[in-house]
Parts: sequence; structure tokens; C-alpha cells
Amino acid sequence: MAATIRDVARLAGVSPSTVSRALSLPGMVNAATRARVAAAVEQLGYEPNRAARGLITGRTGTIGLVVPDLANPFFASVTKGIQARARHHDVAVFVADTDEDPGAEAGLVRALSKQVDGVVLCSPRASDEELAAIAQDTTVVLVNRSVEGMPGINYDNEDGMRQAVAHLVALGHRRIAWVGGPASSWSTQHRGLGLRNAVESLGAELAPVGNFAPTYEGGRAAADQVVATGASAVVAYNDLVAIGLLARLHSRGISVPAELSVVGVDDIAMSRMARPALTTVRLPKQEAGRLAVELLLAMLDDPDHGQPARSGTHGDLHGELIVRDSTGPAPQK
Amino acid sequence: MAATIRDVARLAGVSPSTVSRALSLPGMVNAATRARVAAAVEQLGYEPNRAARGLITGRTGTIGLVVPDLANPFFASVTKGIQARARHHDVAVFVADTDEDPGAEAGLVRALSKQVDGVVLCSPRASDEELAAIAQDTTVVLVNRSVEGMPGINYDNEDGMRQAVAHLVALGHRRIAWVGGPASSWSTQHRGLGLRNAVESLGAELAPVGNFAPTYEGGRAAADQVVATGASAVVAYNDLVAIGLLARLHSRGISVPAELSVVGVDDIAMSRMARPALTTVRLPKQEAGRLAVELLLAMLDDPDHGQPARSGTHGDLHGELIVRDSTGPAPQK
DNA sequence: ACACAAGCTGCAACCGATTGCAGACTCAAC
DNA sequence: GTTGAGTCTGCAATCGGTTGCAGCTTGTGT
Repeated sequence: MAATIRDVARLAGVSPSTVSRALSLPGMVNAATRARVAAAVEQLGYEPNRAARGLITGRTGTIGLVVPDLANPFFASVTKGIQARARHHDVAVFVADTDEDPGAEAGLVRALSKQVDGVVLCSPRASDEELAAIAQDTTVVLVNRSVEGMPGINYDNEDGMRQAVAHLVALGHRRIAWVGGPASSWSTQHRGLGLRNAVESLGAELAPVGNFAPTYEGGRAAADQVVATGASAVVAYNDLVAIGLLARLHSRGISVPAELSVVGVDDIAMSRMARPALTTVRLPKQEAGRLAVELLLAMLDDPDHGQPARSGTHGDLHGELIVRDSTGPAPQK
Repeated sequence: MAATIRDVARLAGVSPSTVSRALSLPGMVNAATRARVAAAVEQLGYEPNRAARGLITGRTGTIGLVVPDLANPFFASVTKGIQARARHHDVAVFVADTDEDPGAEAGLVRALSKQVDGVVLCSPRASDEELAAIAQDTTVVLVNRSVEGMPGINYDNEDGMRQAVAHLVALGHRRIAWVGGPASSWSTQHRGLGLRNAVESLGAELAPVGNFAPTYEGGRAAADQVVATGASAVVAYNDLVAIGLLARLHSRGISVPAELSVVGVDDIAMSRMARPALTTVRLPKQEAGRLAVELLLAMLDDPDHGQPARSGTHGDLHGELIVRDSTGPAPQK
């Protein structure tokens, strides 16, 4: 159906090899010939078949992306960033959604790996060991997850938490509750840690209420325990949880921010629309996606490009505190 | 790096052709040989290279998906459905996001078309003519858009609007405002039409307030005009618009549903979390994605599988009215 | 014992590109 | 008029599979 390199060659009156070179190594072919080829390409609307090229060069011009849940706005944004950046490099993106099933990750990557040059693994739920195994035979970039020896793009969670706590302390809050996400989640651990450090150094007190699903329901479930801690402010694992908190607090008649201040993390679109509009640590989501693509492509060009293993503090993406209406001065006691 | 068919053949002591047949036409090869091949495949972890197969068979085992905006929860859900169904058929999915740029659609499809067997075009913004041109040289399935002669998966917008109006009329509403989406949008036209019919046949009155962006901001922008119509209920183009309405109405101190009832369309996750929780017409989003994949694959197997051109009323997906807290009895005047 | 059909398997061509190598041509210098 | 260098172009092999065709086994009927 579509034109092949032979069609172009015939029309231009040259051999397929010349067409190939005219397109990829223009310097090697005579200007006049090159013009004839260009004309033929134009006329036929020819575009090289990437699959065929991939067989020879070993590069398919395609990368894979594995995310836990496309319907989660956080991942949707990261995906958008990846997608945009990949297109910029003329690279196509295979997208796979694991439906939050940690067991599916390895299988998907393995299936994808035959068809792509490398894969971006976003917020993987699999264990460090599994991830390391995957990286053995595929070029992988992690997003939002740090594993010793594996390249990845991460957020500086410690710093984000510090900003949130500084804001709350300035408002007079002294006792701050923390609603964690899944215990196995890398982000939960680092956010909890950052919170603890920030709270200590700023002379406040942390009241963790445990681990909850990183969802609206998780937030609703945590709300009553938050209230029971007597804290005047709460930091939630992410915005969905924070919005769940808001909902449950509202139905219990607890006023935000008059009686309790609420802070989320992510800054998904929904947060602006919440009532009250949510104060949150904005994470540059599309930016993370873009950087992941750059890193992956750099690694493919230069296999040794991997960054040194890091503990997740330096060179990471910074969040930015967005203050809206869900935080206010601590109530007088 | 990865094992090739030749490696398997060598290990099994047969020729590559036999391996190929053992895998794709098991009936043609002796059970004992087949077992030896299977063992070799297993041992080497062999999986055929799809790109190479695609060169011969003309089928790449890949489909493309073009959506206006991945960050829009509606499209995210459709994508999820497509993705899940495609995996079920062992087909990979290329995803491209046009960033709501109608001009980008044709180019993206064209670029994709070289690498895929067919593409799903979700809520395309391009004109009927452009779409028809695209369908000339690529197998295309439309989602949420109906074009004469092109196969597609659509929602029965008329019926959904009827359900919404019936609900409102039963609550005593007689004057119903309608906030349309983009004027060029196929859904806007059909929803407006369905609304008009439903309102007429149920003895109420329609007050259209014009066309707005299909976003939260669009809803905020429309709110005051809605109030000015004097209607006691409003149907919004989609949930984002409805949530925007809710926000603006709240800040103007207009109580929902006591003074004004609000109905959306889509039922995105956010709607449940809105305050008050949004009454809406739930559209089966993942189902639409699944059906689109089935239709596309069927068309690829049998090029004449195209459905007859339809006007968008029969055989479409039905919405379901989800009643939450944003609708209530009409205020006594 | 012989012919013939049926059932398997291998050879070789092919899909659409890329690339090392060698041949053809041009032009300048001797 | 040769020779040599430098440009450009084409041949042919290659990537990892699939498939038409022919050949080899085997088994059956007579």
C-alpha cells in the first residue's frame, strides 16, 4: 500500500541504497541526485518503515511506558509529559497500565522489551529485587522510585515536606498529623521522613496516623483518626487523600481551615476545584516525564550514561508549595 | 541479545521454518517435534520479534490511539479501556496526545499509520472532510464522533439527556438551562438536540446559555448567565463544566440544590468528590474503549466489516443517570 | 514387492530497510 | 596520455521472521 524505498528509487532513477543515504547521510550524495530523490519522496509521500530499519540498526525508535493507573491524574500528567517529549524526539510511545497490580509489572516490561529500545517505569510497585532483575536485560528509567544503582527521576520529597511544615508552623500550628500512603510506597517513606525532620527542626510535633490507600476513600477513612490526634493541621500523602479528608471533615461539621488546616501533595487539577481549594505541594509532573525521556534516550545513545546511585536528595525535582484556602491560622486554644 | 528463531531452531535441531510453523500453525507439525521446539522456546525465553513478522504479514500487532488530552479524565478512562482490551488481544497501543490542537490530528495519524495496523481516533476535533481523507489510507475507528460512512463507537446522547430531563421534571423543574460545550463539538450538538426533544415532550422549557470551553473555567464563566435565565435547574455539557458551575454558584452564595439543581455528563471520578456530589449521566468510558478495539480488530480481519453509516441513535452506548446531591426539588416560587 | 498418497520438514525467496565494499566517473597533476 | 586521488553510486549481504514448493518418510492398498 504505502510507498517503499524501492518505489522512490525507481521514480528517482537511482538505487535504493542511494535513497537510503540521501535521507540519512545527505552529505554523502550529490546535490542533484539528492534533489531528485527528495522530489520522489515528496511525490510519493514516502516515509521509511521503522520496523524494517529497526531490524538492521537494532533501534526501533519506540519506548515503552508502564504506569499503575492511567485514570489517576498524577500518572496521566506524567504520561502526557513523556508523550510530548518523545514526539519531540520523533520517538513513539507504547503505553501499558498495570491496574495497580504489582505482579503485572515485570511481565509487561518483559513483553514490551522485545518491541522497544527502553522503558520508563513510573512509580513501580514491585520490589527492589524484581526491578533490578528487570533492568538486567532492558534499559529502564524509573520515575518516582529510587533503587540503588538504577537511573531514575525523583522528587525531592524532603524539601517539599519542609515547605509545607514551614508554612504551617508560620501559621501557628504546633501539632501536625500525617496521613501516609501505602506502607510499601517509596514516596510514603520519604515524605514521612522529610516531615519528621522538618517538624523537629522547626520545633513542632508530628502525629502520624498510619497508612491508607492513596485515594479519596483512603482520605475519608483517615479523617476521624486525624481528628482524634488533636492536631490542628494535617499533611496528606497526596491530593486525592487530602480531598477525601476534606469530604469527611465537612460531613462531620469540622470547618477547614478554621478548625483544621489540610495540605496535600501533587497539585492535580482537582485540587483547585476542591472546597476549600486545596493548599498543596505542586510536583512538576510533566517535567518528570520529560526528564525521564531525556535520560532514557541519553542512556540508549551512551550505555554508560547512567547516573551514580543516589539516596534521593540531590539533583531531584523540586516541589513548590501552592497556598490556597485549606490552610489558615491555627485556632486559639 | 534476545534469542532469535534461528537460536531456537538450532537448539531444537530443526530448521527455522519448522519453529515458525510450530508456533503459528501447530497442526502442521509433528507432536514430537513440536514438543522439542516448545522446550527450546521455553529454555531460551524466546518471543518472536513482531517487527520482523510485520514486514512479511503486513500486520504489526499494534494499534494507534489519538486523544485530545490525556490529562482529561474522560480520555484517560477511554484510554484505559482501549489499553486493557488491546492487551487482551495481545496487541500493543501507541498513544498520542494532540494537546487539543485540531491541526495536529491528521499529521499524527499519518505518522502513526506507518507503524500500526489501524488507529482509534477519540473525540477528534478535525472536520468531517479531514477525517474522511484520513480514513482513505488508514483503517480508522472513531470514538465519540459520528461521520457519515465511518465506523465509530458513540454514546446515545439523546437518551442520556432524556433521563436527565425526566429526573428534573419529576423534581418539579419547568425551566432548564443548558450550558453547551464547543460549538463545533459533535457531542454538544447532539446533547443540545436531545435536550430540546426531551424538554418539549415532557412539557418543560429549555434556556440555552451558549457555548463554553469544556472545562472547569468554562463552567465558572457560564454560571452567571445560567442564573440570569431564571431557570431552576441546569444541565452542563460535561462534569468539568458542572463542577465549575458549582464553584461559581457557591462563591455567589447560591445554594445547590436548594436554589438551583445541577446535572453533568460523564461521571468522572471527580464528580463523586464534588460538593455537593454531582448528579450526572454516567457514560461507560472504558466500555467505549473496549468496543472501539473490538471494532477495529474486526475491521482488520475483515475489511468489509464496516457498519452501515448511522445517524447516531441506534446501537450506541447508553448512559445511566447517577443521582447524587446536586439535584433536588424545584424551589417554590 | 510396488505404487501412491498423506504427513512432515527443509530450502530458498521474500518483506523493507541499512551498510561495507568495490567499481565508475571526474578532474588535476605529471 | 597515464596515473592517482577523490566523489559518488550500486551490488549484495544482512536483520528476524514467514511461506510456497519440493523432497523425504512413512503407511496403506493391492
